[in-house]
Amino acid sequence: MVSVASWSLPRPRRKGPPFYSKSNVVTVLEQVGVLLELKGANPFRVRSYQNASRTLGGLEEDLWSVTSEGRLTDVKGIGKGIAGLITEALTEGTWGDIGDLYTSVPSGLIEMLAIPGLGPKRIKQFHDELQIESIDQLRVAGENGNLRELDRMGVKSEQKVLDGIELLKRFSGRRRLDVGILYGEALEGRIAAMEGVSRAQLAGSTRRRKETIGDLDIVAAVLPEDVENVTEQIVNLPGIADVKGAGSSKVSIILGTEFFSDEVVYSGLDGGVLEALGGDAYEEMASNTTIDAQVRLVPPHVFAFTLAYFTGSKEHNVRMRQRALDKGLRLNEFGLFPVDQVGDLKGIEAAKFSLPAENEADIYTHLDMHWVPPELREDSGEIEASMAGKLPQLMEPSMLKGAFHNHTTASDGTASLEQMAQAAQNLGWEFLGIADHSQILQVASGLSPDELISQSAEVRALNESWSDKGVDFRLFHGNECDILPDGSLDYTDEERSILDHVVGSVHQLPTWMKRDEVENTETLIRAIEEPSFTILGHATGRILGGRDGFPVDLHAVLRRMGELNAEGNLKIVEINASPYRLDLDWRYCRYAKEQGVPISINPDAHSIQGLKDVWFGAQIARKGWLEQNDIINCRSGAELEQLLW
DNA sequence: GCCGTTTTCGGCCCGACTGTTTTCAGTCG
Repeated sequence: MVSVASWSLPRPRRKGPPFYSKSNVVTVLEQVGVLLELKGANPFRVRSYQNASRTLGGLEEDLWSVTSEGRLTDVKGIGKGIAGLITEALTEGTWGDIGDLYTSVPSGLIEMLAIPGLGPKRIKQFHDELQIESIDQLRVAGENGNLRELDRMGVKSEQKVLDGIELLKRFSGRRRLDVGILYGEALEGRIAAMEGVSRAQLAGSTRRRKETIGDLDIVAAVLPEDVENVTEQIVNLPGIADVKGAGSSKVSIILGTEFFSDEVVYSGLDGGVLEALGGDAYEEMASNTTIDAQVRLVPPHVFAFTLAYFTGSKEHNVRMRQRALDKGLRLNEFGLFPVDQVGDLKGIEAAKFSLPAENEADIYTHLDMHWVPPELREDSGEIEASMAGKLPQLMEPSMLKGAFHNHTTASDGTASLEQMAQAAQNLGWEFLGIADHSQILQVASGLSPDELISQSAEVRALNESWSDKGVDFRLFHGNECDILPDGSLDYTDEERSILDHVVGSVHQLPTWMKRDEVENTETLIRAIEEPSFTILGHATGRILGGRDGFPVDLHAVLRRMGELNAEGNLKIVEINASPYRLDLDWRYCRYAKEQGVPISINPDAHSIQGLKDVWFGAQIARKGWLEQNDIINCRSGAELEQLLW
């Protein structure tokens, strides 16, 4: 993910090696890839840097250990060149001649990459031939008709650039997963119900449950003679803001909020989230949400291949194609063909030579693989696991028996303790953990020590009443204790001692954003080591579409939590299930599991409706390869009672 | 730049769409 600020090489933070953190290196490699692209470098060289960055991002081992022991080139995708660069950076603090690359590319060119329909080649052309260095200059050149004069440019291309600039201004950024699912499933349902459509399914990053999504992809099975009719029905759906194009196999549309008869409900946001999103920007987003959608129309016998193809990810597909080639087969969105039979036939024409596939599982079977759940298709080990028959049995939302991090009217929630408990029982849960804010968070009406004590009595009374009535339900009395900037926890040890569980969370983001990764990591670990600390809440504090999290080495944090668990101290990490957070990121879930750290899926509910957000947390847990036994809120209320009371 | 090798150079996934061309380049997914 490339964030656009002015780019520069990071400054070394220490006096001795390692001079940089892993995330420093990951960022530099990613940026070098982009810069090289804008310089017109060999595309395969560009990809090498991108691959190296991605691989390193997922590297669980300590980068400095790997580097200092000379094992960098053992990592797939890192060869002599990049290994040399990393080694120099970490041991000497310098980046060879990479600095020249940074200074030679104006930052405006990087920003232009975000313009839809515009890529590095054109940007380079504009820069080389018209000295354009910013989006503003590009717009002026377009308005003056200067772009159309260039080689292989014309009036239409020029207009497309101007449209792209306008589009970027209006629809910049990605949508959250919940928005994607809301629109995507509605669109899927409407297309599936159309005359002439035998099957329709949502694909793309929404199906893979990425935390944010760019646009929607829907695949529909339509006989060739019905394509025209179906296209007509799609472009005439109510609530379509615009039709971008309609070919014989694809319809591109933009969905507006009117796509729904009922208004989109944004409820149960906490103050911190609202603040991060910015009041006005939030209003704008809530009332103006639009989303691009592409509908692919394919014959029924091709459907499974197209669905798999457009579900992605790109990286997963590359590996799948390679797997096919190893078996003498060519895989694409139309089928799986023996290379020697298909000859010169292209696209849909070749489909009749394809091995048959009713569904995705058939495709994987042809390649001697097990069907891979869409959430796992990120080329992060699922290909190997699928070949070895070692894919995980992913957890299901229905397996959840409660959740630990929820607010009431005692702090900034909208429902009382009893109302929240009743709502949890209505969901069929066996327990509910309360975690109102601690006293330092005045803006969220954090509880004073006295209020904490009276809440404790209230909880005890409710638990006794259920116990008397033989109701299998209990409240756990916790608190969302602030982790203060020095790593201590809010309240005194004694005040915390009455609690069943402590959710430790960072809320003073500005302080943590200013500090470096090493200091934040040490501070966070200090907080977790407090004996009363139970659950790490929203680990990085990120707000999707609002702000990045603070810099921290979560692998190191999770390693330490694993050690503490091994010593018999229960330390749990939360997947904050609010669709605005989804923090812990899915990329860290498997590592938490391997380190022996239990995971808790918590809605961070500020209202009764907010409890249902656990569903999104469960999607992220699945994406992070987690199974029933890895999730602590899949355990029974009685078992958790043993653990916490 | 990386990888693999019948090691030291050739290949690196594949196709649709668009707009510019008259055979192809750029972008996207």
